[in-house]
Amino acid sequence: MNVKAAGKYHHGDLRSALVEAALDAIGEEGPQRFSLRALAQRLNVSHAAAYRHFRNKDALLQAVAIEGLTRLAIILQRSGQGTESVADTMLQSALAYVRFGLENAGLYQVMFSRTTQDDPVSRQAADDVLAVSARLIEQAQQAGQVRSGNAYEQARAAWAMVHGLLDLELRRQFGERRREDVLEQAENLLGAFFQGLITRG
Amino acid sequence: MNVKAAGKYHHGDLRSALVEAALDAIGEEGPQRFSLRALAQRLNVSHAAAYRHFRNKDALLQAVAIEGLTRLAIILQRSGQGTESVADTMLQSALAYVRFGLENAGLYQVMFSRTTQDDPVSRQAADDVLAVSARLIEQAQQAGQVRSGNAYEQARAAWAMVHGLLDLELRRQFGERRREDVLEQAENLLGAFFQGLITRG
DNA sequence: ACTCATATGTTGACGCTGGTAACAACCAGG
DNA sequence: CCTGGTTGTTACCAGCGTCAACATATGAGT
Repeated sequence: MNVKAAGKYHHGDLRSALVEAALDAIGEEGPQRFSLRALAQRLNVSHAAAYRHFRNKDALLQAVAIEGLTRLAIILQRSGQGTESVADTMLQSALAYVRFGLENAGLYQVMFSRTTQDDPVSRQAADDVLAVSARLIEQAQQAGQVRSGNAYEQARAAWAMVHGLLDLELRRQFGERRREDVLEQAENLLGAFFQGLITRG
Repeated sequence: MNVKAAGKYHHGDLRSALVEAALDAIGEEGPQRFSLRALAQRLNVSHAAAYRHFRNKDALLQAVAIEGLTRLAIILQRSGQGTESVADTMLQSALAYVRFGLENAGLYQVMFSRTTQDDPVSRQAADDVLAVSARLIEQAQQAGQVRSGNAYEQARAAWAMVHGLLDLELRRQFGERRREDVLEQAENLLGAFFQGLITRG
């Protein structure tokens, strides 16, 4: 909305409008069908206008990915509030992660596509995911709730578990399933998984 | 090799030559840059020739995916031979899976891309992965080496773990790492993971 | 207020892509 | 030998990402 008077030569803030519209387009059509020209049409702007703000298509997608990563970061942070134990925090964060991926399938794929990855900013964001997870696990270790070991390795394992579940689900490798069933099973699986991290004696 | 006399109008077996060349091309350039026209050039054939054997590009990629899936199935079957325990079988299979993915990064992505997945044949292949894993886990359960529970759920978890590790690694989300280091760490992680499946009391 | 460099948007082109239709060569069976 | 179907070719289309040349708006300095 708020397109301002039609016919305006200058858009005002085309850069962020492009990113926002790209988020919509990717959500609707998926990342494969996403095209710069269709995006331009969506904003009533010429097909080359985006090149004043992004070097090429990949650069735009990187901006989209970064936007997605920061949104995910916020969600994860919120998911950790009001939890009872560190184990509960881990489970709730993991579930929030899965939920985000399910609700933003196209965006999630863009966030972790290879083209995106060699941008330093989104690279940093990915590293942060690991760092936060590792810190959480260290806390749990110090509280004696998780068995000792390289926290980064354990964080990698946890991330792989969550990402794998999500990715296979998004690619329908588990068959067609309702979102509620997916989340319920994810809760079981992840609960059991984090149980496996917990010391037994 | 064996191009037969150049200038021949009919190729002989263009269909399988296309799949084979596509495997090469995807291995060299990745699935993103893979194009039908470049593939045709590779075989000294016109750019429309492929359409006598495949409805469209996706159909070709499905054939490639099926080829990849059968190759993976064979490797997994072999990896289970000569193992000592069921737990060892699971670990060796998982490692063979990761190794295959690392050595055939492009192919692996094609195998589990969304476009591929709605073909009944490759869908069946994906189901088989789960079924074989679940059967293995049932065996282990009966031998008392894995705690009881829905074997299919546990198989899903195991697959998600392996796929997640591989996918994040292929997308360089763990940073640039040498193949040996990746495999060594995968062995640690997967070992610990399968340990978590094992009964404790 | 006028000027002018700069930022931003447009137009038109290029080469590449996947896909289709019309035509040509080859192969088989009568 | 011819005739019909299969396989490959040629020519074309629309869409894509990208670039260069051009047009317009903005804002800073006078």
